[in-house]
Amino acid sequence: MNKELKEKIAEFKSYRIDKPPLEIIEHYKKELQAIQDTLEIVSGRWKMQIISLLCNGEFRYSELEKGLPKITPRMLSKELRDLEQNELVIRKVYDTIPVKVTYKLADYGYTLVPLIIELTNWGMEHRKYIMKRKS
Amino acid sequence: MNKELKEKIAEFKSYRIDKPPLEIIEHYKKELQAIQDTLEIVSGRWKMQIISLLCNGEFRYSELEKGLPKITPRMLSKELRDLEQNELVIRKVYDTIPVKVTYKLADYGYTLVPLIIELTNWGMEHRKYIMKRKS
DNA sequence: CTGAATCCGCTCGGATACTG
DNA sequence: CAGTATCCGAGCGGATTCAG
Repeated sequence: MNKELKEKIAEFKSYRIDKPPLEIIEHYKKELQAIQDTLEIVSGRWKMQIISLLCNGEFRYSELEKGLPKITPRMLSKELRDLEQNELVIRKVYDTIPVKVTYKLADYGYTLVPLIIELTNWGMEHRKYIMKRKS
Repeated sequence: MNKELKEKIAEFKSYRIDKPPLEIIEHYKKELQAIQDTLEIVSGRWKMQIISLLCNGEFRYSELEKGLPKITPRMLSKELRDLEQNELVIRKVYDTIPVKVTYKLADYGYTLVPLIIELTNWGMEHRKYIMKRKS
């Protein structure tokens, strides 16, 4: 554990409520509800990864399939439909032959970017942490 | 959508890679892997909520049960065990009668705080967004 | 090319009862 | 008080096939 991280942790600890547990629980209901709400929309194996890709522009269906090597078409189309219904993703159909369909983030979808960044960062750091622990 | 949010989105868009999709995909493999790694550890309905509570101090088992109104003992003990194995949570047993057990975040657990904060914030904002959309 | 349809196993997570 | 044991249903997500 490096020094910078220790400082960060100390800072976090200084923010915390520090009351008796039962008061914290009372004070914390809304936070927990918010976490549940978020998870309800972006949980599952694929949604975050899809959004993460779409952060960088517009993708066709087949491009997304390439970008998410182990996803099946069933899951990809289901997840995209879910995301579209929640107004996070915009689907656009081109009337060509053969058809071309593109997906991109809606403006509202970009509000998830900070979350995606944290998810990514933590995963990267965690990998380092595991490596160090093994050696 | 307020002005501040629009500015944020514009900023995010300026960060993005903006290359042809296939190049982005190649460049993005590590990021997607990192997201998967993170989800592997903190996915599920309860883990994030538990960590969020533990950010604010030490809790007894029964206090956690109160704080997470719909969790069953089976899930609570399973999730706590998982978190302990990943070195995110520290379990401490007091040799009293009856026994007392407390849980608190390990230092490594505090590295998840930024992620928790984003999860919470987004859930709160999303609630407002839904309300506004309905009216 | 972009999916929809069908089938199916497996794991997540809930309900209930019980123990040191 | 702090869990464990057992059972069970729902749904997530994979495999495969087919269609416009």
